[in-house]
Amino acid sequence: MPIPEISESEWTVMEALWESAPQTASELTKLLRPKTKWAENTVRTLLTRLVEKGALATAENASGTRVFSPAVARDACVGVESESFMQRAFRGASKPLLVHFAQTAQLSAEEVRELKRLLDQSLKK
Amino acid sequence: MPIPEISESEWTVMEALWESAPQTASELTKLLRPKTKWAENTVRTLLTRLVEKGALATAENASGTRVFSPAVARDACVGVESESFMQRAFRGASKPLLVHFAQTAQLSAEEVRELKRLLDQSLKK
DNA sequence: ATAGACCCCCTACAGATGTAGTATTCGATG
DNA sequence: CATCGAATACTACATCTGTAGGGGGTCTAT
Repeated sequence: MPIPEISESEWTVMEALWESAPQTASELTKLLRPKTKWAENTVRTLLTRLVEKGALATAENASGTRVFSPAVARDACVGVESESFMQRAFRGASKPLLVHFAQTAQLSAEEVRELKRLLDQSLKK
Repeated sequence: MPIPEISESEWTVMEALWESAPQTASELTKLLRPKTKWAENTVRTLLTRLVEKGALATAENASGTRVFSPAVARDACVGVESESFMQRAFRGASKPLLVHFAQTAQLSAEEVRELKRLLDQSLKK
């Protein structure tokens, strides 16, 4: 039930599955090959760990091969990561975090307008 | 020269030293005790690792005891963490990240004003 | 000098992570 | 049937992290 912690390499695999699921281990390996150069067994190990963590679910496709799909939403994982990151680097305070990224980001006028609108909305609630 | 990666527990130690430096190992242990309950040797191990990583510098105080001080600025470490976090959770895109935190944060009217001002400034550059 | 208090160095050890290799099984093929 | 290739499972191993323990110096007050 709790959203699991997902490591760097595991994120790479999850991203691929959030993009498109279900997929088999070898499909994934091929898909990730350009980015990662991982051996198929590496991908399989990551998949196994992710299943153990409850981040992925498995099933069988028509040909009896195991396929993997996300068992947790990307948003939920992002939420967990964000929380822990904010704790770590900004002592849990969202304002300094926003200040940091607001200053670092290269935003277009359009994006700035949108963000300002969001900020206003966040107040009304 | 490159800013090192700093783990969770190590951050705790760094925070204490960014707050106030230099400090000896036992001073730090006492200071962190309420938060962490770590044994002094635990703190020492973390200190040693941080020195190896180049995150801390050492010197001796008047009584010949080793003291530790940050060798890297907090801002720089925050920058590194932020970058890697943004990669991971937001595929490197700062706008979605800002959207996420703008929506999640509980901000006061005051803070919203300030952020909006910062956003405007970020444009001018 | 002896017992405490500190300080420092080295060692330990389990769990997580990154990255595979090996062995086995099962169905398709010659 | 013997084999080859795909899929699966089990094992490996170095590094990093979290969290110490042990043992040996040094200074200091009995």
